Amino acid sequence: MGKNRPMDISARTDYAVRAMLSLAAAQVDRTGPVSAEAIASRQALPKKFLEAILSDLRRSGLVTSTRGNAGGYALARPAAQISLGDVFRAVDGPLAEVRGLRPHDMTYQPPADHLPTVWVAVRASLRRVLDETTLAGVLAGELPEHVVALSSAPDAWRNR
Amino acid sequence: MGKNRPMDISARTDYAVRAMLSLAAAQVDRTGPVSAEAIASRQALPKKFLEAILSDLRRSGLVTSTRGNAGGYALARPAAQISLGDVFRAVDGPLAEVRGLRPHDMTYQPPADHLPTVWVAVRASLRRVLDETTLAGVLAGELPEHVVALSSAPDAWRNR
DNA sequence: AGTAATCCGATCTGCCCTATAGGAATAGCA
DNA sequence: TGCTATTCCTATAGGGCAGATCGGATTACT
Repeated sequence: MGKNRPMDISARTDYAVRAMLSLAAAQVDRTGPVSAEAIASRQALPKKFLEAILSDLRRSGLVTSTRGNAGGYALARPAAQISLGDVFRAVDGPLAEVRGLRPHDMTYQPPADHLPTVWVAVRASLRRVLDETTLAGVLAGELPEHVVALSSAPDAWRNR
Repeated sequence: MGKNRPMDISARTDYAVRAMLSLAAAQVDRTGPVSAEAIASRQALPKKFLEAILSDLRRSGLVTSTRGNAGGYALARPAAQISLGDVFRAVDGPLAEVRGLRPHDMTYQPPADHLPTVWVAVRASLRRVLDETTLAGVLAGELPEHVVALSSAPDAWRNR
């Protein structure tokens, strides 16, 4: 068994979400823009790498930036209107592709011809969690019902 | 935005599942072991790569192999008792890790301290689909209710 | 001007995904 | 015994990308 990465959450994505949560906190506190330096030191992220990620987030329209003295980054929308799915797509592209392609528009020979349905279900299942969970929700620890249900299932925290 | 792969289904995994479905079909038809060559040509997979994948599956105890003339591979258990999750783990290792680590036993600073709950929910959500979908189910096109529900939602097949 | 930021492009290292090659071991059959 | 089909094992290779860093250009506020 190779030590593959697929279906994992990358450092890039993890960093992006944590950075966004920092900005969400700043939005609540009504303090000004937050510098990359401030985020990096408080969340223990590599600064230059974080800069690149924030650049992606800005280009995707999720954050705004202010240059110069006392500049920094801020959420482009209220934290309650930004989902984790938005963040994932901004830094990683489309969710749950198969071999770099969309689950549909793949052609399978029987006996694998029902596979696309499963792949679509996998993607839909991810969307249900990521698209309905907002930065504000994570910040406050108030997650959607079915997300709480998923995470509080008896063996959800067990390795397998 | 970098063209990242994370949260994708790798070629390796896709091939593994398709190979397993071929073996499942052979199990139903009660024909003998299937050679890598036969699987490769019928599912259009690179033969040598497939061999390596089948090796993983054998080492994980999901398939048995017979050497020599008229040899090949066969499922080690009834197709109804092998889930896609089993296959994923055999070729990819644990599902939905975060930066190569398990979702729990990661430590986050506030304001990101509720993140592990979300990561666990993501993993649980994947498990719900992959662990309850069996090879026999995919083969027959008879998928678990909630998988069907996920895949038949209005926008499940749409890009986003 | 000075200072603190973002912004941009280049670069680097190493890993790992995908894939192939070559051959050794094994098993059935004529 | 040899022939053939097959798994099995090891090595290799290109290519890409993740993760990360550097240096400097640009912008903005005081």
